[in-house]
Amino acid sequence: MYGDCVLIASWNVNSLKARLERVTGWIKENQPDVLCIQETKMKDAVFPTSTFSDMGYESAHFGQGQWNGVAIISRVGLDSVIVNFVPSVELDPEARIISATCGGVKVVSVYVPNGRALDNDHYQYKLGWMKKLKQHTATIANPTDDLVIGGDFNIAPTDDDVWDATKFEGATHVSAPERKAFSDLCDWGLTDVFRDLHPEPRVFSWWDYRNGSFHKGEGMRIDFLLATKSLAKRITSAEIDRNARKGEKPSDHAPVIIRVSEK
DNA sequence: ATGGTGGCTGGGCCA
Repeated sequence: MYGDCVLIASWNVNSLKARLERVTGWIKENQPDVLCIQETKMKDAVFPTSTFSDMGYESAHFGQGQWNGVAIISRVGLDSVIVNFVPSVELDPEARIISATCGGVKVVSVYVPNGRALDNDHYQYKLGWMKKLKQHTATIANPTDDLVIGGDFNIAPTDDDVWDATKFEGATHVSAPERKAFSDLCDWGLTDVFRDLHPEPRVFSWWDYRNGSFHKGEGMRIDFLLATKSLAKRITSAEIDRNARKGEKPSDHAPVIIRVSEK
């Protein structure tokens, strides 16, 4: 471990190939011990393992090509990697979840399906996927373990997590079944640590590229680090780095970061 | 404005 804290972050980079310079720059500046990455949009064969190892990070990637793709990089150890859901839950045809143990903490990086529209088959896939995520989590850990799930959940848990709730009526990300699936997962023994430390509404992690949404403050909070109680009680800060959404060729998501004090 | 932008690609699909 480094110092008396461990920094854990999660970031949907929207193509690791298009974003590699920004990602490595962000890592150098912020020095995370563990980073969960989503939407790498690449095959395992082209994942930049050596770029990260040159920076002192081990990495594990579950990719499929042009879409999806999740990774965990760590400088505090990376063991017991599980690609996809555990087999007892059922394998997903898409590359959306990878799990590992990093410095004694079980870490899961997830890219929850978007859902597209309430009447779309993909919406049912999303609800089923959330149910499987809970089963997967309960299979690999106990609620008393140190575990964190970092990722893009494509769900805004409350109306405080969207810029204007009236604009989302009948849309995905805010529907009652999705919010129920999210709270069901949390009921297993996880807490949204950013919200615990920041009760203020309208703090976002994602802004649409279109319509100047970022500059107008029109976003959603859909990226989370969900921690078990034993981990959450040692968290000293939680932030969303909205600066990472600025400038040239940003991802449409900002990283979420938590700082955990040593036991 | 049933639009818009960005990243796959190499014409649409996906977000």
